[in-house]
Amino acid sequence: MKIYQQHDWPQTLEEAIAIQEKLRNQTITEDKLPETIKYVAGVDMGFEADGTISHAAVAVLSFPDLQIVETAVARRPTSFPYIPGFLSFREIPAVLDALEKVRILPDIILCDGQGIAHPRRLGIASHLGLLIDMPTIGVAKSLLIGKYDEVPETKGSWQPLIHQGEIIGAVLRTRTGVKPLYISSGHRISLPTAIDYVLRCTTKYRLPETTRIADKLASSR
DNA sequence: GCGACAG
DNA sequence: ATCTTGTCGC
Repeated sequence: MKIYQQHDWPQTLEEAIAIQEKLRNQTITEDKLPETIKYVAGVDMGFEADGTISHAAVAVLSFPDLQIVETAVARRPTSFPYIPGFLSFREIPAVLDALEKVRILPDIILCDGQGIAHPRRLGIASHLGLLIDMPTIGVAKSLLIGKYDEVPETKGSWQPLIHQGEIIGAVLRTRTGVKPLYISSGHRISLPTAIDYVLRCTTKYRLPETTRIADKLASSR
């Protein structure tokens, strides 16, 4: 997979903020996807040795039948600490390593974490999407920023996620009676379309199959 | 200044 | 993220 943009990885928070501020206006939150979606991918991370070693895993599934067609993993020293709001600097380097190994190019990538539902509108899904110029969706298991009204218990219902008067994402119930997920546009996809694909990638569990499979790959060494 | 805080 | 078994509830 080709990397369209690359920048130096920051050593300080000030540098990281500068990168986020520079990229925040480049994300596209409109649908700019292939005509037909044939493959979807999930990306997830795992760590070992006190977090000093990062594992990134990519699972490419056929769509809409969700069968595994390719997987890839990468392992490298962790080079940035976990700081809320700066997750991408910690995780993207290993993710790019794993993506470089993939031969079957997915049409959409579902990322673990936020897309534009971020203080500077550049969560990991948006940041990754920009670097590789591919459609990405942010699928987070917990809230980073924003407020929302209670979401009905049934699968498929959702409420807008609001921050500073803007709709930055959706709080989506992917399974009846289970905690919702926080969905946002990453890059080259609209919120309604993102919600649609997350639901179409979800079968009987809370998490989409893409991230469930990438999750297993990343945590099993 | 006081909390909140993706993985 | 990760350390970790059984247990409560539909």
